[in-house]
Amino acid sequence: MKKIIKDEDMCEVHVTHPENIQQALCHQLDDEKSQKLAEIFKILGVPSRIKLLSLLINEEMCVCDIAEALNMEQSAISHQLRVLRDAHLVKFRKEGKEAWYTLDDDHVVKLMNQGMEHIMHL
Amino acid sequence: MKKIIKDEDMCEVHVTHPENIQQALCHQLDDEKSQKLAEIFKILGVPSRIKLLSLLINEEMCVCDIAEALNMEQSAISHQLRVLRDAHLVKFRKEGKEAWYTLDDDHVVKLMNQGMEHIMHL
DNA sequence: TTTATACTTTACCTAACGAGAATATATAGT
DNA sequence: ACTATATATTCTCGTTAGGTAAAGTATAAA
Repeated sequence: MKKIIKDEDMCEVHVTHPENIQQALCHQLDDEKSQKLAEIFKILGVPSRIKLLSLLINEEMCVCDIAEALNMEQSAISHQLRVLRDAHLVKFRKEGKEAWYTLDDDHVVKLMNQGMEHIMHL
Repeated sequence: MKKIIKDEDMCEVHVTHPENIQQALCHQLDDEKSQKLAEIFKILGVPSRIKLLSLLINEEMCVCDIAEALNMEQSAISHQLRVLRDAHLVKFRKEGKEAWYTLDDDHVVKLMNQGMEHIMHL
């Protein structure tokens, strides 16, 4: 008897272990959470931004000083600070012409330390 | 008396707070560390990779199943797994034609949880 | 030794993004 | 009002990197 080929049999992806996939779909992070989670990590995924944040761990700094310390254009620093502000990673206060930046909270430090642990662990 | 302009006065970047910059330079992460630290964060900074890792928290999975669960091309998954392997975030074992992947260690989970805390904290 | 399956790799395309230059805004001093 | 300084923004450019398509490799079954 000739084997009848149905539409679902034509699917290119061969489902090897349906039960595993089922379990996976139950536990995976939803779109919104994985999106937001990736967002912070992406922001932390740039050396110059990591350096910038590491500066602010120790002291409040103004834009000009940060630029000098990182040997980068003031414009570039301002760009990065904008990104870090939007992500609630840093905050600032204006004092005359100057803007003084600090870390928004200690979550950032914890994240960086956790990352360092992975680095050290090889 | 006419003011004499010296070379260092011509520098475009005005050093506002030299002592702060000095302290900053002492504490900032060196190039290599900030480079490596940014590297893992960058890898975690992609939604599809976050989702992939979240799948592996709960169970060992083969490439085909991961592709099915994430609704992505098997080739794309293979690429991501290569990146994650190089970063020591996942490991795998071959069993016949299949490759079964798991998280390399629990550092990854800690990192993701720390990230989630930041998200939740807003 | 063919054929199919499971995965990896190479090549390529496009979009995203960090950084510099130029411009704009704001604040302080004269 | 004018000038200088501190920061922010707009525009642009060059590079990076995720994803797809296609070719390559390896293992197993017929």
